[in-house]
Amino acid sequence: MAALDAPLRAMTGYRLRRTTTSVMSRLNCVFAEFDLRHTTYATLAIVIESPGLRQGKVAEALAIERPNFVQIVDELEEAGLLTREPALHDKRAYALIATSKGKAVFQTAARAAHAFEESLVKGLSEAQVSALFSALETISENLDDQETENGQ
Amino acid sequence: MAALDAPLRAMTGYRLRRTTTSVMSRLNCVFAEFDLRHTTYATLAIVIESPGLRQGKVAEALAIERPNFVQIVDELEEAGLLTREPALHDKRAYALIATSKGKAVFQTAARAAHAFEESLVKGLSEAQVSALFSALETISENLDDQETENGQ
DNA sequence: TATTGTTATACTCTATAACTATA
DNA sequence: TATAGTTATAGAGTATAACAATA
Repeated sequence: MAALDAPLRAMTGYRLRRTTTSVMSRLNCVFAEFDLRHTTYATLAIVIESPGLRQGKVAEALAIERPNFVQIVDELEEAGLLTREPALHDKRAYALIATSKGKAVFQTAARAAHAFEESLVKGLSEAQVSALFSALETISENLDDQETENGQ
Repeated sequence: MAALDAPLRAMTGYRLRRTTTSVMSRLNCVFAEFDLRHTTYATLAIVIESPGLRQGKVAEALAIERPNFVQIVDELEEAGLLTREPALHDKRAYALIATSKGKAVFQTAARAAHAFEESLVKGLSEAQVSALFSALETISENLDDQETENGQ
């Protein structure tokens, strides 16, 4: 008995979407324990690794539209995990800085995330995970190439 | 100059999400030409391959919650691409049947989808695409295993 | 009692136009 | 005039409770 979605399983987009939806759903459960979502976790990761970046730069790094990023930073600021500092030489901009509480929460959440990561790729060799990452990279590049071809 | 999101790029979930978001966005552009979305295209694909399935069975095959599936079927029915037929021996249920218009639209959309698929995996060998699908399958199974472990 | 399809509702992510205060 | 952050808004996908008709 073939799976009913057999006619769709030749499509990379369909496979990616099905798997990714499950992964992100579970990842959000992992982060919920720390009152984080994958978006706030990712923001915290970048702000800790590169302190003082402008809000817009962090949004760009995460491919999140600036308007959508405002409430993410709001949420992190209200939780006391980072602060909006005035940016040097530009009164329009904010530099994002993680608080010590933010760093501590992130450390713990990162351990949970890494444990989840291990459970996720269980049964795959390092080479197979590398091949997966590489294939995803190729696909992303193919999309970028098409975009520039069409002049978008 | 390392990418600002370098600290996240070791996470499978992050990589999957970034790539999948781009792929599905572009795929929806492909389908928009036929007044379809990836959800309505997928529904049509299953209904054409397996005519007469109940609405709930199709939703289940696509991992779409039944309430969310209602408007997808509504949309396809209003566009004249499928019909809700009374199911045999069960007056509660509907059997979904594609119209000839639905089959024709799907054929054309499928050609566009396959062309998109080719552009997506350009530069990857068949073995590499197989390895990608296999890795996604392993990840999905790992998630399912965890779920049953926790008795959810 | 349980199930099929449905309604209503809510939350997350994504996307765009337009505003404000600076540059 | 352009840019940084913001507000408002809208659409898609996802999730759950509760209902009517039927099993």
